[in-house]
Amino acid sequence: MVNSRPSRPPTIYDVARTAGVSKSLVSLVLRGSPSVSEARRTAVLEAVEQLGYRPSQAAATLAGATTRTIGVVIDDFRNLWFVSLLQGLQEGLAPHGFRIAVSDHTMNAHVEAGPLDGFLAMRVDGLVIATEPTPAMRVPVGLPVVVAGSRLGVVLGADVVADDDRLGGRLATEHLLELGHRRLGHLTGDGGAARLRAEGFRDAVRARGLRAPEVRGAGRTTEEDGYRAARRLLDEAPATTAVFAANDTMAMGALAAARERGLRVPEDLSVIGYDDSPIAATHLLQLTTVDGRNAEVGAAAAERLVRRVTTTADEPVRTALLTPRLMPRSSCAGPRDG
Amino acid sequence: MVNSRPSRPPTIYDVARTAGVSKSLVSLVLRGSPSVSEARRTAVLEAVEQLGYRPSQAAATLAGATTRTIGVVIDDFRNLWFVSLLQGLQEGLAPHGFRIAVSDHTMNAHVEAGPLDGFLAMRVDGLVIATEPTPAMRVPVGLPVVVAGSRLGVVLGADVVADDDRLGGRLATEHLLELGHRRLGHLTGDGGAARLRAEGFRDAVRARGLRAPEVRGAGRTTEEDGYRAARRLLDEAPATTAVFAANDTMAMGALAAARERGLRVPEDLSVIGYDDSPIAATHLLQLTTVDGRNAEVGAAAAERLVRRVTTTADEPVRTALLTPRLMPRSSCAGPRDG
DNA sequence: TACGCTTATTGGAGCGCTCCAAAAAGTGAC
DNA sequence: GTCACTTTTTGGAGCGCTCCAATAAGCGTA
Repeated sequence: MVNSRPSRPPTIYDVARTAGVSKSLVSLVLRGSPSVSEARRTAVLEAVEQLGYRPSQAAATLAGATTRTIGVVIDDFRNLWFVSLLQGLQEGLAPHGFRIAVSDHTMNAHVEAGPLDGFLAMRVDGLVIATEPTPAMRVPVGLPVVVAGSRLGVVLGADVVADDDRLGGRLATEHLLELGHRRLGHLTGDGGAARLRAEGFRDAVRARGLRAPEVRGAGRTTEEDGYRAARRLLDEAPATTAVFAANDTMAMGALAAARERGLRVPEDLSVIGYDDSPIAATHLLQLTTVDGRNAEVGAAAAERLVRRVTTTADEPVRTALLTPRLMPRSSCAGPRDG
Repeated sequence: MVNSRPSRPPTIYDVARTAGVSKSLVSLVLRGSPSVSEARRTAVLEAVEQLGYRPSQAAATLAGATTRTIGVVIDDFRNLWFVSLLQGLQEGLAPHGFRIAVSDHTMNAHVEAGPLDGFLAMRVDGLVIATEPTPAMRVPVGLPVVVAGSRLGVVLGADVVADDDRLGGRLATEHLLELGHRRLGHLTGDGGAARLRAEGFRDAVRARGLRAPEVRGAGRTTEEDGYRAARRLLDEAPATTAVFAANDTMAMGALAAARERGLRVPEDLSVIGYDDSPIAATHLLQLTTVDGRNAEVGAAAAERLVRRVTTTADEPVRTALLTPRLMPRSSCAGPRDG
């Protein structure tokens, strides 16, 4: 008979006892205090190892320690734009000993009362909101929050780090214009970022004295939306030679629509996306896109968060707008006949 | 001057005071006890609302409550196979009041000492390991653990829920054979799932008395690996008419290689993937693939976990193998000339 | 009005830590 | 050996909750 009673995990007292020291000393060792003799330190560490001791995050938090955890709210795991954001965050936070807890907003929608409740209950030290902020996202005063990636939808007292979507939209559009395209279209959606990118598109098109259609799918910015929007665009304006999609996922849908029409990319139709997500860099797509600097956005968010968490000073709220960058790949070229 | 001192969050005592009741009563209300008078209940809830009170997860956990949280270890956010797994888990867990905490294994590799330490420190009620388990994943006795998606790499005392990768590999291969292909190849990688799928491939090929090459990229199963492996395959066996890739991501690379060689899919080359990940269902790929039943795997994992967490009985370790299913789409067809 | 019984409410103990002030152990100069 | 320090180690208080036993309140009924 194996004793498999879920024997509750060992505590700091257990470690103290087997190491022959006081619980306080164990605590000091675990938190890396310099004023502990080498002998005791090793004794404690051995006891830890032997017992398989893992400090209770709960007890530590309760006892006033900070959780050293930053909550990150993502909108949807399926759209990969957040990957480099997360990476930038991670890299900016790790050196300061902060860990990240990720939560998918749409997925947890039914579980919690509010989208932030889980994180608030676990007393995260800070929050990164990488979605369109909703009014339900009420944040307690004093909790450092950074809205990353979106600059619309205000969260009171939150810093904002985002790339300049409007500029990015202009960049993408100007790239198409410079290649010689005059009949272009934009595939857009309902989100804030999409709106700004559409504005950039409009800016660039108007600056050339052109008019160009903006089409949407079902309002979201999925592959399906991109596909539908592109079909509609190609129906209504068959002479179109270039398409700017609000993000890479939509661009993927546009590529599908183009193929369906027998249009080669980029020979017959140029397609440009936005986000420089992992799928854009694949051999299959080689999608020209706009790098929204998500890694840098993440790094900047990390930096802001660390500053706010570690300093007591009352820093003013800041908005940082990073400059997007064109990522030319193989999905854009000049139009067949100028 | 606004008082923006990070005033620490209100406690249960604050709520009790403003509601004019005892802290215990507040606790009862919050945990939905039936034996609380309506008057007090509303008084408490109003106080909660007014103060913006959020119970401290840490204190609750420490005081003996369970965390109602299941930790999920994912290998890499970029490979989307886990999405439906997560969804299945979520749906199975939510009705029982469990929440999910996700962590990306490769991303957190540098942060924590062990891959599970974060979860252990937060005292999760159970664990889902959706990666190849590594020896470093030592799990405390009594903690319910389910290894999901992979059946190799044993974690002591853990249940296993996975699809039958070997059978799936056979299914995929037989599909190609039935379509009439005789010159086929397999793109594989180093992981355990890949190994099993390769075995299935071998089984099916041998059963027909054929021989067929298995190629790998750099050992992983990324798009890049798929691309490189496919190129190599097409170099070495240019007459190949069908390719079975170890997963959808690799299949995507194979599609790229095919296009580069001027091979149309499926007319000149059939490509089948594995996982039925979100990218397979896109309009652009319409990839024939094998559904690894990840949603069901997730659901089954949830069910096992809930059972183990809520019953004290000492259930024996179980391995459940779900039957994979072919998902025919448009990337496979018969060979041009039989 | 008092009695038992059920239902609603309360205070106290304790979960496993951190933090702090205080005690113990070293260390060197006299 | 003593004294004044410095370095290392310790016990106690308390974080915000849950759980439990105990009390208070309500409610019929004798």
